Amino acid sequence: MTKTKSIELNDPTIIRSAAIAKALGHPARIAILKLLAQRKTCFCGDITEVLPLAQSTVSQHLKALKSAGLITGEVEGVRTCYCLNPDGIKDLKSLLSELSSELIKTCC
Amino acid sequence: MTKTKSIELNDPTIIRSAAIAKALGHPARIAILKLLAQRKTCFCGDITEVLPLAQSTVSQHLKALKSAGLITGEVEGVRTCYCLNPDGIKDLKSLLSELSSELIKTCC
DNA sequence: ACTTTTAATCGCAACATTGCGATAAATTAC
DNA sequence: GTAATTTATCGCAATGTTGCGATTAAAAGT
Repeated sequence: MTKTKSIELNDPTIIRSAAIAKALGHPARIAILKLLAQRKTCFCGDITEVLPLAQSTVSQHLKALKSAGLITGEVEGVRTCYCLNPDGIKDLKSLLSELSSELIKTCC
Repeated sequence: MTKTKSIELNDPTIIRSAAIAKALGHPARIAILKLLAQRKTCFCGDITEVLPLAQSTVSQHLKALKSAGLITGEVEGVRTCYCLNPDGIKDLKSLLSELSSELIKTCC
């Protein structure tokens, strides 16, 4: 007898979808994902070399992508090897394509 | 001879994808889109009635979705009628599904 | 005319994001 | 051991986001 509104914003599916979308919500992070798709594997320095951003900034974007579960980062000696995380990318595909079909069904 | 980094972050496709993803990057906005898909059409008040958020907050989320091109809002007398915007939803589907296929191809 | 209804906007507070340079931590090379 | 390399983290500034209540603006009902 406390709830009056009927839509919950804590639905795990919606939360996860929003988190993934948020991680995609910056051009640099999309560019990083595409780069990882091309090269399969990248050190942080490889990415910094290629993006017009400072190393610390790239490192932050990598951290965001990692905590959204979209990439993995394994320490290899001095460096860290970043890869796409298949599980996360599957979530991205399934959740967002499910959402967009749900939306497109009624509006088009 | 000013550019040294090879990846541009001003690629319009990447920018548009990021903008769409950013608009999806909050649970309330995803919930609003789903609600519009269900009901085809909503006034701001319908949405406020159903979400655990104040009217002003809902209005702000609607503004964000509208400026990302995902919904339209037509004034009808005192009220505003919100709908999914087919063009925007098509962008959402094509850009994000294109991105996720591109990513999933190499990682899975 | 006045009140009610609806939605947008303002003002505010709290917090998050983006970006950078500088620094720290850890491994590798000498 | 010392120096060089690589990445993460810190500190900082600027800006953006999220949320609310209060107010404004505009239309509709009385």
